[in-house]
Amino acid sequence: MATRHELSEGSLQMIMKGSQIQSPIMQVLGSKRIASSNSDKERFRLLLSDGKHAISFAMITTQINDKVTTGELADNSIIQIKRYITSVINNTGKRNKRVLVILEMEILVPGGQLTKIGDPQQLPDNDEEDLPSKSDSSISFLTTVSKDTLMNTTTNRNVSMQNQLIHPISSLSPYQNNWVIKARVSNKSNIRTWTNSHGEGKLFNMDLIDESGEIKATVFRELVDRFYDLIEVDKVYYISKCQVKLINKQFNNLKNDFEMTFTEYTTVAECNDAANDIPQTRYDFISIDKIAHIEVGTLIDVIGICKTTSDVQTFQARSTGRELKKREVTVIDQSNCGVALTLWGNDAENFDGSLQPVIVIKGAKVGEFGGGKNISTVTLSIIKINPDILEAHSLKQWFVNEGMRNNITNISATSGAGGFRTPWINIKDVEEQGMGQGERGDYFQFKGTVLLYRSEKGFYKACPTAECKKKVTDLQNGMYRCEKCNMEFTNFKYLLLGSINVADWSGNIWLSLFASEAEKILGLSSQVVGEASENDPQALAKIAEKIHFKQFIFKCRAKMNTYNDETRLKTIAIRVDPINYKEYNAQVLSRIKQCLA
DNA sequence: CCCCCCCC
Repeated sequence: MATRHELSEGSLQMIMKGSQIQSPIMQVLGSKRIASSNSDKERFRLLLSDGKHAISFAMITTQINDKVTTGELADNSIIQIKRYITSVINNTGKRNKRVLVILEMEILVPGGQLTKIGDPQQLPDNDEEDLPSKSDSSISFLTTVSKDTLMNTTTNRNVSMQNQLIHPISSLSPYQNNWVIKARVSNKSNIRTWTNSHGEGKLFNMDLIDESGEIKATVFRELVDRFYDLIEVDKVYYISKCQVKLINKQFNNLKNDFEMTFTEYTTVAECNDAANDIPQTRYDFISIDKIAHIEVGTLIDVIGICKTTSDVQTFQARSTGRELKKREVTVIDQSNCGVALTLWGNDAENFDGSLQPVIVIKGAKVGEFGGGKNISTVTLSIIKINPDILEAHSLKQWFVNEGMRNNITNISATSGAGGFRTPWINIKDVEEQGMGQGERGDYFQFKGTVLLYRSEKGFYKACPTAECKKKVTDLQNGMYRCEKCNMEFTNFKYLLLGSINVADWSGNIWLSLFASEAEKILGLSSQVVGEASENDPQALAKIAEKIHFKQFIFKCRAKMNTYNDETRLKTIAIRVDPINYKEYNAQVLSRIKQCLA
């Protein structure tokens, strides 16, 4: 049982006067959630006692919120504070108030059966010492906007005041604007311009971090000219007088309810003392299984092993016509779940997943396809491969020891029945509902019976290059030419090009099939079918007969297509699967219920 | 005051 003498009696008074006390032991009398608009980024304050005094305004850094949320830090627990900072805020204009922010703690004795130790007296809110007010000459440099004077000459003064007047980033809020932070720039964007109905302009933004937390800052218009070159990534600055406002989670992945905007009064002064107490990067990793429940569009930090990697694929953006390059990587972690990660452009081209590295992404965007979740990099994402951080090392260890052999649940898998983007229909709906008129085409699925697999022109000779599916020209000299690759080859590969008539109770429809799906239906590879046909022109017809009246689930895209001046509906079976009766029946039942309702 | 970030 803990006794009174175990607490570091009197240490609170010292700490709240600005002294650094080594690992003081305190009792947590209670914890309170600080009202916040964003439940994901809640903050807690503690009622803290050293046995002699108590304070009610000790905050904990959000990084250790889980101590409270898990219930681990029960009331009356005895803790050892491993790291803390104090900071003076001045929100009344007259009186300086010091706040204690706990950065790291160890629970020595869990609360549970403990009761309050001693009879701690509330420490007064205000420091008795006379702290410099904002009009003091010692900090006037911070409010003078002059690049030249802000630099080196201020170093000594910086050092003398850094522990007294600096506010932790986690204490910033829109309700208190008289602050100075000491923060490292962990990320800086390029200058971007915009044009919209409200006008045009330019901006850049940066991520700022300190021991207590992180915040995003944006610089607009003419202020860009003043600050862009001044601010360098990885350097530490004193920054004050920004406008602080609520974030929009869709565009901000930093762990803070607020972000800030530079104003004409904002001051930035480089901090030249080593500033080794300011961390380099902060992550708020979300385990991959949790991504399944995160709203589309949210930005998150993810760490995982690159289990598999696709080649780079090039295609035209439907909206802009721009050529895009992407690479898809399956990323897994200790939750034994995997997620599809799409890398774009240079990130896609430069990525090498062959050695199954650890990949860390700060600010990946959550997306959805066919009912499964995926993640994608966006311009503000930061990608790191095998970074030297604890999480990366333990993940690698997990992968080598067991992860590589574990069964992995892919949260990006597209769902069969009731797929969010692929409604179940009857074949007659395609015509009756005028599907395929839109720019993107219409996606749907149904259970269909194969009436006829067309055996004429059922396959073609294609470029032998792995990713290329272009038909080759037979040069009649033993060589085959691919116009797309602009190369000639001594060989080619066969690819099936299926065309099938499929029916359900309501009607029938002609579908085009890509080689991969035609192979699934026939149960044979393109190459086998092509080679069989070399000796027997009727080979495909004989094979096709065997699959007539077989049933499959057809996932289709219908889209208007113009060929030789003729525009008509073309429906492609983008995916053909055997019937999963559990899923199929569930869908039928739910449609029956809808009819009855 | 941006916030587009692409495809199946």
